[in-house]
Amino acid sequence: MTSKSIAAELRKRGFKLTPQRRAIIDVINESEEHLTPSDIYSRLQHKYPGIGLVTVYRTLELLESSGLLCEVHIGDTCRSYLTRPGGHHHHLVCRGCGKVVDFTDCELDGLENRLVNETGFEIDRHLLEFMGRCINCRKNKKN
Amino acid sequence: MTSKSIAAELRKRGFKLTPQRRAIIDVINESEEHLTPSDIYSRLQHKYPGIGLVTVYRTLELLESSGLLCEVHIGDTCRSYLTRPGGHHHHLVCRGCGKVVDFTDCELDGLENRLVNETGFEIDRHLLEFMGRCINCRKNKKN
DNA sequence: ATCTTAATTGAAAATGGTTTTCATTTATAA
DNA sequence: TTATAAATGAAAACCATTTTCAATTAAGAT
Repeated sequence: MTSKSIAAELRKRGFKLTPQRRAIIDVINESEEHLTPSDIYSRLQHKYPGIGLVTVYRTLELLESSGLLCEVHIGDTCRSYLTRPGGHHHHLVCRGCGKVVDFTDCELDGLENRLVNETGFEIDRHLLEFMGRCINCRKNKKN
Repeated sequence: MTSKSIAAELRKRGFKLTPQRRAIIDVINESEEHLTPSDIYSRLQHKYPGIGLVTVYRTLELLESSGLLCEVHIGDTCRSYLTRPGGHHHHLVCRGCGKVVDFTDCELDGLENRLVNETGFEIDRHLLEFMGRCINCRKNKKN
């Protein structure tokens, strides 16, 4: 999903498209890593000095509740975001550099059906993430 | 895992077994739900009035770093704990009452191997949770 | 192009969860 | 029973997040 299409989506939902929001979307979208609010804030310092951290929080909430962002859970924090490729997908996260690779086919239907039968639960959501070290971090031995 | 075996495990690691720690372990262990630090604190009020919230935090950290607790991620907060049945397992969480059912066979080896081959990542961990509504909450229609 | 208005922003203050500090107490082993 | 390091509780500190509010601005109407 491009910055432009995210911006367009926001507008379609009746929100204003401010330069601050553009800048925030760009920063998140340009990163291969998942970013916390303060990561985003510090990366904004040259693109939009003077922007308020509050605005970052507000924009993240807006994007998240519109389904335009997704969270990464594995790792230290639980408040770390990515722009979303759209549709159902999962993450493979590098513990070295934070890079995130998406994958779409989670092959969990069989397991989900079994759990539904065995437990009587009605299942509506799942969370699946893999964590490890990406090829670069393995080569470099650092991180 | 019983409260006793958790306590024994702590002691084996050289930690003191205080009545506060016993009480905290009991509270977590007796619950079918995942509990936040303040959930635990309030449930302790009759079992151990006067206990400090700080002690709850410290004990949680101790138990977690000893691998005697595990976290639940799906839901509102990311700081919600359960005592652990031991060994690799996953959670099925009810969004109504918070009840957690464990399951062990996650059948993710095939997917993991494929991801390793496709991405060059080395994978060492995964997070898998299902969320839905348990049989009771479905019947009661409330929650 | 200008005006109008509701949405948005930024600064400061408030909030709330978590951690640190430190003096006191206590579990455990000698 | 005693000695000692570990653990506790209260208060303060900390830090991320949210709220408040006055000033600014995007976007549609004129």
